[in-house]
Amino acid sequence: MTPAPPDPRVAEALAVFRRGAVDLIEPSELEARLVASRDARRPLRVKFGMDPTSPDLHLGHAVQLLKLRAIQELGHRIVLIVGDATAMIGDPSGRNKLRPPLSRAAIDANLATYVEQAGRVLDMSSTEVRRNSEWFDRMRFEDVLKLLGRATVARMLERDTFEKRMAEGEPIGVHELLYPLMQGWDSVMVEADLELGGTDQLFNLLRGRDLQVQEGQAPQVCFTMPLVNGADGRKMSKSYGNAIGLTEPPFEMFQKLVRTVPDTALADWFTLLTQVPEGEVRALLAGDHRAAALRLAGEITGFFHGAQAAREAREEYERRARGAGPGDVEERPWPPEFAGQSMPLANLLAALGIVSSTSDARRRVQAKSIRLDGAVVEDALIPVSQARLPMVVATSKTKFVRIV
RNA sequence: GGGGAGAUUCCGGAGCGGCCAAACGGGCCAGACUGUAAAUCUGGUGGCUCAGCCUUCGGCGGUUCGAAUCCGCCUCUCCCCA
Repeated sequence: MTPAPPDPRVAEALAVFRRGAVDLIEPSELEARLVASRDARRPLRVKFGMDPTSPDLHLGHAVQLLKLRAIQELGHRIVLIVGDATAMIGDPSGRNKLRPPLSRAAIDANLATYVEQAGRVLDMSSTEVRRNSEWFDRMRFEDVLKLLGRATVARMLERDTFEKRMAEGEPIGVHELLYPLMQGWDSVMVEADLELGGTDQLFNLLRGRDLQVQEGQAPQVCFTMPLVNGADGRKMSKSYGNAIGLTEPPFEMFQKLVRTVPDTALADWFTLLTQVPEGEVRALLAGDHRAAALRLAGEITGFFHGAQAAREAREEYERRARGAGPGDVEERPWPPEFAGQSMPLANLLAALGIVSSTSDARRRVQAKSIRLDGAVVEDALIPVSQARLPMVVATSKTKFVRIV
């Protein structure tokens, strides 16, 4: 047998897969698949699961989506699995509790949102979307037992999260043990060549390999991407409130990026969320980290909103940094129930929801953090009449609202 | 089925019947410093017509001049044994 001739395109493709990846099982298999794909002119089927219970996507998801996009550009096919059947269990990764089953309508709505948002990264028109209820709903009890027989309890319990929960005396639902098997079964049903997931997914991904082998298929290549952390150091997640959403307006996105990225994560974020070449990243990091953070924010904001919007976001950001006040700020109309009247500032701010209560307004004034058209407010009760509008209220150095 | 523990302000968690709007920590919000980052430091964090007043300590009653603190019932959690 002669070894396959070195193919620069295969090597290039391998590099695309590898950039930023944590686990790759097995590299040799991936290479073999790439070669076979090239020879047979058959795109690889790359499986990726989405959770139909929480459709709002953030940069953590973008890491995976960007990788999928890159793979798409290599000519391979993305198979998006909608876990509507598995959603009834809830992925036991993480310490979450049982989830209430979703209605079909809710899943449809979530899926639509997901597709819209993922479409900002992926080419959805060439993405194959499959719901796993397609096969799970057809299973008879006998089939379920057969699937269950494919794994041992000990094997399932190896899983870190289960181990931890056992140790801590936390309950583990018997059906939760089924989750990895279901995910694995999806791989069998769509004949996946590869599966991508977050590092927390490795266990589940590997179950796909086991099941495929047992079903006479070639085992899928599994590879994982890192989870990114939010500003608080915890895994980026909507529920932690530390997520940067894909749909956020340019300025918000830019600002959060600059503020969120710890210096230590700069390199990773460049690798995972931008196309900036490794060499250039190294050069950036050798210089001013602040400049690097701005560049990062510009790259990512530019990807989602276009170069023009990214440039404007950066200008706005720098304008505010100089303390020059905002360009565009949110506007709030004078409360209609007080039309034509004059009212104490504290009450006005509370009525507009700019502060949470008049007491809150008083405290902020005491702390000298409220400014009216640039001037620090000394008295929370100064009367403000509608006649002097518009005016700009600042509740901090960077937060402004224009009352009109 | 049996036995125990507990429900306090966003969270955790203190709280001799009066000095408790309630310690302390976390979170959050301002401010200082900075790179509008991280770290650190300071102040704030129920409401109001605000040097005072009002409403909070699972729910409903009761005792008392006075209760988050004592009593009764109710609801709900958690743990242990079987």
